[in-house]
Amino acid sequence: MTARTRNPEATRAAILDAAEKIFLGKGYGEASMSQIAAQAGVTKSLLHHYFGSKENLWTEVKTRRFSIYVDHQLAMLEGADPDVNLLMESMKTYFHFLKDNPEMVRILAWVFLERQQDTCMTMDQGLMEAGAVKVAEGQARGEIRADINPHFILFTMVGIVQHWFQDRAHVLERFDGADPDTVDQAYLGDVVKIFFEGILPR
Amino acid sequence: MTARTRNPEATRAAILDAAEKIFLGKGYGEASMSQIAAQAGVTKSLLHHYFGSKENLWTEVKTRRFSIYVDHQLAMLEGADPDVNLLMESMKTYFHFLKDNPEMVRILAWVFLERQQDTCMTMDQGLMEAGAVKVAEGQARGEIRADINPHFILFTMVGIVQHWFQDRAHVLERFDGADPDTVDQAYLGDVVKIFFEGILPR
DNA sequence: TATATTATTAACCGGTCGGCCAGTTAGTTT
DNA sequence: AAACTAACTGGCCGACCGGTTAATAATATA
Repeated sequence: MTARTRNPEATRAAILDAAEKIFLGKGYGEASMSQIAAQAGVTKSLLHHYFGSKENLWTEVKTRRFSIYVDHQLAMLEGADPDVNLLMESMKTYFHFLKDNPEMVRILAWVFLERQQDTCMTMDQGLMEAGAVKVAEGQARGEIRADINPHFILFTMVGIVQHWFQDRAHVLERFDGADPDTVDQAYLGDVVKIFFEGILPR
Repeated sequence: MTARTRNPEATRAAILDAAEKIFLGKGYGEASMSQIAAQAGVTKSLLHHYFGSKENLWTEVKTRRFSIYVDHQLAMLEGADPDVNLLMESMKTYFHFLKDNPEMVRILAWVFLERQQDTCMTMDQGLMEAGAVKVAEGQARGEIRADINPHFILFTMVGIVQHWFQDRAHVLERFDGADPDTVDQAYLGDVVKIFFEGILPR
């Protein structure tokens, strides 16, 4: 068989997966190494063998997810010419990305609560800057109103989407019976109307 | 002296204050009853005497803050006639409220992450509903565009403000040197432009 | 095949955790 | 002033925490 009795890389990945599940579920403080080990099907010692400490493990979990996030976002910016329609496309893409990756929304919240200037924060700042440049280009072309700071335009767009997945539970009950996916779609449609009407040149 | 040697209500409040500080600082999991007791200047046993368990204490901390929040928001809605200008006023009021009560932003994040259908969630849903009614009134009067679900209008407004205080750290660095208060003000100004242009009748 | 390396485990460490209990002290009631 | 209730304390408990260590089993290397 090609299946080895030992497979370090797979083990490492299994630990990371388990750690992500536990950490994102209960947060760093309430998660325990034993739980993670059990979830991964290995011994606690092995976590230390691969990652050294609980904190290191948490850091790796965060950066792994965050890298996927940043890559996705940068690709999105790359593909987007800076006119309004493609900014709208970006917003929709971002919306569906968060819808498909709810862990990301949780990580963002945890990172906020830890309020430390870590790698994730730095990555996100770089992303923000890259996006703002694109928006500024759109403004220079006259496709986006220029009397608003490009950083704020981007920030608002991101916020409108992020906030939905963070707090939609508070709204969903008002639409009970309705299919959540339908409500998601309705929100996206309405919010696109508001936002893009608001950033039109005038 | 009027100062009693014992003052249960004051003690209770002191414990709640201490608990809020510790809980919001490090989160439920990493906070410890001993730390809270030390911070409050009482014995650990007393925390159990008043609140029964760590979890109960945490719940009380949350609901206390959340009540203040809800009261403030309801008062804001009460005072507001449902025309656009007063909705704008509400947005600004909300902005300054979160600016003055950063603990609130953290609590909101915790409530999201714990994702349990608790009192806070219920309170917030009631708030959401009350706000949506006001927006709907504005729409009926023709002061707010009627082709958008009133819940989404309110939700977006709240989100734009909340998200700022959750993630502004990522932006602030790009304005380094600048006074944070000035940046806050600049954001509020710009975002008001976007949002209210976006919800105008058309 | 001998040897070094690394993946893996079980047992264990000191320390802290949340919670409990027995007792004391301060106010209240009668 | 006696009896009762509630505030408050110190000390203790078993459980679990993150981390270490010493040994073993599998693999890579020579």
